[in-house]
Amino acid sequence: MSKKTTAFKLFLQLSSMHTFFLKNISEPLAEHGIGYTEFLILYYLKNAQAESKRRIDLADHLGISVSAITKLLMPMQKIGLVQKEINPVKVRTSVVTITKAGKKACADAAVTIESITSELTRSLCPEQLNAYERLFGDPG
Amino acid sequence: MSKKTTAFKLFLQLSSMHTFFLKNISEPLAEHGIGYTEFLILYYLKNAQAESKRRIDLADHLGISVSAITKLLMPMQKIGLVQKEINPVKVRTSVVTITKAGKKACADAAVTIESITSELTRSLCPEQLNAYERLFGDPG
DNA sequence: GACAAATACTTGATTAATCAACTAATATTC
DNA sequence: GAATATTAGTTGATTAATCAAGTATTTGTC
Repeated sequence: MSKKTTAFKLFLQLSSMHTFFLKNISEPLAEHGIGYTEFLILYYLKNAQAESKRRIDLADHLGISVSAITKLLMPMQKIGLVQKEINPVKVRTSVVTITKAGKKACADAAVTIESITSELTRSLCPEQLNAYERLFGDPG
Repeated sequence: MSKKTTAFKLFLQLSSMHTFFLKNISEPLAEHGIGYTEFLILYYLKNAQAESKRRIDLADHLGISVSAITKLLMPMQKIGLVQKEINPVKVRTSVVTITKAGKKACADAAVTIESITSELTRSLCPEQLNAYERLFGDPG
């Protein structure tokens, strides 16, 4: 006889947990010189196929606007984390690639995030931890 | 033999789900004339004890800054969703209360959010749905 | 009970996002 | 193959948040 928990209340919890985690991640991440969204860009670029590295693909994947991508990439390019590669055949679509420095920054940030999230995750009870794994972990 | 899923990857999934849900909620909510954070304020005020309705309490509870609260409340007060109650004894702490119109807006918005989140939740497989419930649902 | 410290809040400047409008390149259609 | 439509990306104005600094009230201490 399970209590009726509304999807709405579930989402409130999800939202609250997300806010809390993000709050804890932001400051340490800033010490690497990047924000969370910038990290997501680097992380995506590191693994993405060449043909999925247009600004529109980044926007799509991250769920933010193309103009946000444009604006985020400008300083990232300036400090050498990413490069704009102009394709001479399709001039319109300028593909973004991650630089060596970008990969380094991404890897370092990932270590930081892993350490913080795993710390925070530890506060979940075993039952919740298991559920967390099942909900978001790789299937199989 | 479970695969080692890093806390970091779990969080990426959580984050991505949150972004996706929020994106879907925002537009319909805007039709009620409020944003998600404003909804959270109303929802909190509706249930909060009188002594926990200071700006600092809202900020604390929602995980956003006090100045954000100040700035959010101004238009909300102007359109009559909330009221600033000045306590003649403790002048500094101006308590915020929700108005009748605010309660109505909150209830309407909650219906909208429930309908959208429950729709989105439906796309989870039964296994995930169960995990979602366990992770975020009311215990017991 | 005056002075110092802490607390609650506001304001101004900045940042990260949005959307709308625009430019430029590519594809389609007649 | 010129005109039109679609697509990719940028720019400018606005919004929602942040932080730092300031104000005003309350509390503590001597």
